[in-house]
Amino acid sequence: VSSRIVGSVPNPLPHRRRTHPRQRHGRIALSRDAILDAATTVLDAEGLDAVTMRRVAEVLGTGPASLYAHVQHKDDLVDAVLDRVIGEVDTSDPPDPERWAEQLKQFLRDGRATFARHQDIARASMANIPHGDNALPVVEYMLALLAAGGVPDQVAAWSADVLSLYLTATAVEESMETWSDGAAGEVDPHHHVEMERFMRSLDPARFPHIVALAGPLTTGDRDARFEFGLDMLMRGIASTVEPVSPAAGRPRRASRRAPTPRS
Amino acid sequence: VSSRIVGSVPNPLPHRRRTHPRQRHGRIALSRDAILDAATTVLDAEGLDAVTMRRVAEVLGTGPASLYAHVQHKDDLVDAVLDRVIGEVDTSDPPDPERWAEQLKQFLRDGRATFARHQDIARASMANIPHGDNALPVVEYMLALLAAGGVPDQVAAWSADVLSLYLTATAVEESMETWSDGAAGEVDPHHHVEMERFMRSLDPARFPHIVALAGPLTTGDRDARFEFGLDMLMRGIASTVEPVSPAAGRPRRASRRAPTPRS
DNA sequence: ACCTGAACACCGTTCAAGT
DNA sequence: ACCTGAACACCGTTCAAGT
Repeated sequence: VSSRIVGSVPNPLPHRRRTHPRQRHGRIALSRDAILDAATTVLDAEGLDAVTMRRVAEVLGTGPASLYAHVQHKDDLVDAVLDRVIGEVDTSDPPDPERWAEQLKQFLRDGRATFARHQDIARASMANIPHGDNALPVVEYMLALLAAGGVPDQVAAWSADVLSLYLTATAVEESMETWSDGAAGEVDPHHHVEMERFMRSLDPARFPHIVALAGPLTTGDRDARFEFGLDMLMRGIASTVEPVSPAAGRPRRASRRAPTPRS
Repeated sequence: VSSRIVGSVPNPLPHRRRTHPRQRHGRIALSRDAILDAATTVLDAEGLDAVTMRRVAEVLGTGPASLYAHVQHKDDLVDAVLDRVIGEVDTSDPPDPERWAEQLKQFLRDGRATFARHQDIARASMANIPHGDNALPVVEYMLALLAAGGVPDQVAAWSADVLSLYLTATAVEESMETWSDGAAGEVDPHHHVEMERFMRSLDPARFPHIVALAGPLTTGDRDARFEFGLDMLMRGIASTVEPVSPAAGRPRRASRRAPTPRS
């Protein structure tokens, strides 16, 4: 399991702190950027539900009506915050036909870690497909990696969809667990144990498989589970690249020549 | 593509209509069941956001406070509605080692169709992991199918997670598209065309792969895309059953003997 | 142009009062 | 026990009025 997965400890401050011009009375001057910063601060500290026009305005020392000069409506605000978050994922490693599969996995790990840094913002990404300026470069990068791997066009196109769906859904689910009861944002360490005990206590006549698999069902931390899903999806993709190879899905020898990106 | 996927045309009435005892003044008597029926009616006709305590109470001809005698809080109501919906999925076909893969796919198709029948209820399933009475039998059935396929315990356990994640995420995304702008619940038939045109119009220097794959990215209806994801995941699972077989992921000969469910 | 207070039409939930 | 009206503490958004 990669050490790049930094876990989901909430970060109380926005990723890149900016300085803003201040008004006469020491308050931060209103601007779209200042509003997005304030919204991100609230998001990271208190979660997406706390990001209300009123709460964000309060942070900026004004009333909710004042935000409407810089933001169309609440959804516009949340979309903009989401786009910033999406802009945090790393797409700088150039696609390499020798490493494309590992690069793709690394990209998805990074995406998961990025969502985890920003509480339950993934919910916003699930609710409406991202349309901000930072979304396209991310899609382009994914397609570039798949192309580097020689994945057929149609498979690449639809795989990108499935992969982002898996990424986003995982992020949503994990943010729900960490952050469920408004508690300290901690995962209950006894949760596994309780869960397993519960499953074992079920009627074996009605739920034979749940009872029998209580162990496997509750083992593994988040990283391990995510990696499992990643591997499962990668095997599915890899099997389209070399459909009849016995080695499909297993690490292959070094110097394989991949077809050129397109056509 | 299976014809069992009935599509996502909203159904204005709850699946099974029940009759309720009526009060003196002709109003439906309040009960947990009557409340759930009312909530389901609102859900199917107007979507999850319209399911408010006030709106449901209105349907029943009372005020919101009256619901709290039968329902703990709004989340309890939504969870109960979700559990009913989950109860609609068909788990009656006994797991058969000869057909397990197709049965598993059929189960997931049925799940998707069930969600689609109830607007954007999938959002509630994504937000909190289902804990109702109908959730366990569904998990049990999935595990039974995977066991029938001889899938190793740990793979079966985690695969069930990944598969439900894919199912739920797909359902959420699709409900969002059909139902986005409060419009007629119809998918814009020109959406594909517009989307493709947009992608082709992008700067080929910045987004070479998106421009090149504009076609594949926008082809395929929902059923085709869902089936693709299904096949991809099934190949990932199948590759763990016979890891070194050249035929992994491709339809295999008929009379294969599967190992017994457990250990 | 940007900002604001007050208001409008909504929420979920509580609580004292009724039957 | 069940039901209710009124109230409380929230929402997003609008709009006339200010600067």
